[in-house]
Amino acid sequence: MSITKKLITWYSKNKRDLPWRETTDPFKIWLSEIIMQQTRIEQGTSYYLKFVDEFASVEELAIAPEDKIMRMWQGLGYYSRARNLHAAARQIKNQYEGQFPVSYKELIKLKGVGDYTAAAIASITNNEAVPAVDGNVKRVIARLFDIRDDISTAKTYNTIKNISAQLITKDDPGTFNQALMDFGALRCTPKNPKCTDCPLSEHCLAMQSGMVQELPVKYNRTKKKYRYFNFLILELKNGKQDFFYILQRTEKDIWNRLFQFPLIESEQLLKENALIKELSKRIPDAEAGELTISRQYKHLLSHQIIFAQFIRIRLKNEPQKIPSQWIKIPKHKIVDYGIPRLIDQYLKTEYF
DNA sequence: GAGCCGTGGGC
DNA sequence: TGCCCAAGGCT
Repeated sequence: MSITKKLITWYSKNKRDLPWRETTDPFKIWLSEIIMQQTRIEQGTSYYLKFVDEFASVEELAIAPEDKIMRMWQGLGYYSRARNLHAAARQIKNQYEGQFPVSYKELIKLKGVGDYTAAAIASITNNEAVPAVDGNVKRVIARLFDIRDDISTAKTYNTIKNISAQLITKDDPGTFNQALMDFGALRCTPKNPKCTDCPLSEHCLAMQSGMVQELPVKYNRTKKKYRYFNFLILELKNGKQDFFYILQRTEKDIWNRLFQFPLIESEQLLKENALIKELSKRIPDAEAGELTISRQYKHLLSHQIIFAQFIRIRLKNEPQKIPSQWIKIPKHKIVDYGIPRLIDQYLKTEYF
């Protein structure tokens, strides 16, 4: 029996029961694909359910405010996906009259939809025989064909895509693509792959050459950058309500479009004296009262390691000379804003 | 092409 | 002050 047939058979018995496998609605398939990019099923599923519950159609998503989408995406990471999701929804509303495109050719034009995602959606919703090559597929095919080249290069990507194009079935390409991915996720795993009784072992060249554990090969390790964040929580009591200041991140940097407390980035975490000096430099007319420094947090990102501390400062007066982008909000309203995980965890464990 | 962009979990 | 990986895409 061919690799393809064995794979399809394996899939019919072992496929994962996932919410978006109950539909071929391109809107829902697209949502699931964007949410699951570089994300584990266990992490992304609740977000998928939340989004399909909140937005019945791509048009509803298109007219939603961006801040609402960012709030809903909070905690999922890679926030450019959320911004691109919104942009793509507006593209579809404006250029396709709300009719979701299903061909690879049109899908690839959407913001946030690259080669993998366009192929996945087109194969599932439009029966196009286009190979969807994700991390799972790269690994499975690298092992099956004993490909020892660096899988992070475009050349190897094309090699693998061509092989998958040879294997894909024209009658049910969506199932084939998903079968290959599930096989990688459940069976041909990065570590400790289940090679015993593997239905594809007789086809597996890496198995024959003893290279399974060494594949796939991936170079290109970039060093992580260290950063030090001092967040200022400037607290105001105004009558009965408690307020503090937040602002939106808008630079080409991490956490773009999320909200945060006023930030002082430094070479090392600052001590109390330096903090007071920085505060008076930034807000000359502020009268600081009690000052409390949190524990030190270490927050890991894909390319950065962030050390952070949060400094609560009671203000005795309401300063006038504050930066224009700062927003004064009642503390409890912070739940309406999308914030980074780091800040969310601080607020939940130490602040509220 | 290479660097950048989050978060959580396994080991 | 660990390292790798996960349904990638953008610049």
